[in-house]
Amino acid sequence: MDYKVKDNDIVVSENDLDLDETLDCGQAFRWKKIPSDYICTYTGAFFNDRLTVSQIDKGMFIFHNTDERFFLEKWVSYFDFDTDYSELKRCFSEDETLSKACNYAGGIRLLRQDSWESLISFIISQNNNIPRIKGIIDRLCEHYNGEFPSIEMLSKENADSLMYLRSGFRAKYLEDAAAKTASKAIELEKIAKMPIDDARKALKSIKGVGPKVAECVLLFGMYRKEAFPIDVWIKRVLSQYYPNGFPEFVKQNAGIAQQYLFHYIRSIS
DNA sequence: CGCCAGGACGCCC
DNA sequence: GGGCGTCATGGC
Repeated sequence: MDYKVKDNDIVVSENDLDLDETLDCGQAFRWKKIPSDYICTYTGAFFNDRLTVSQIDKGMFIFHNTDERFFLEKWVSYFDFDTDYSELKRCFSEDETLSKACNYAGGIRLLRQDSWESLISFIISQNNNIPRIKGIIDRLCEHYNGEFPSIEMLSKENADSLMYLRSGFRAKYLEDAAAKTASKAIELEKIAKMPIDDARKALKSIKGVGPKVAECVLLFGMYRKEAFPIDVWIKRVLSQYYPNGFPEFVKQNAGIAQQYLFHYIRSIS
């Protein structure tokens, strides 16, 4: 990644970024595409710092609501620009299926998101579809003047007062997640640094957090690249292409490989 | 109308 | 410890 600053706009040069693939692939739910026939533009937020970005070749243009310091401190990390995805894809491509998946959607990057927002978002995601997940999170943020609620704010609510979300049976899970986090029964910053099996166990002590949601929180909210969320699509990949197990040389980056595979298997099904 | 959606829980054996 | 019905809501 390289970048240059012009006025307060920032132009990012990259070889491995596709905004559609990255911002609309089911890893983050608050990015909105701005309709346009000639340029791909999204508005969104990392926690509550807002940003507007456009696709420029395989890099992007960041509009003037940021500055260089913010970019370096926050957005480089969020878009994982310190990781060389070309190198990762070269490594993955030793495997035939992964090679196809990387070719199909090579512009996916892992977004390094906030752990609290990831926890709440992926509790909402269970047995749900992406448009409706986005709708529920929209209503949640709308309730707090367009910002994602803090732990303390959400912990003042309960399943009944969350009815406006229309999140169904998940409301009681949100209540438990907020209560446990606010009371420090769950400490996300500590969990993020635990050995991964301990972290899994701690996350699953929250009601509504099972293996899949815990893995998503670890991967997207705690940047544990070895985390490997297994949903119905990835189950299909594993049984169809990896009956003898997932390749060992991928395992420390299994979560990123999973992103490519998820997109790929859906495209050919 | 039934089926499905980036699952988890409670209960059963 | 695996199998199965159930859980809200909305789009198709």
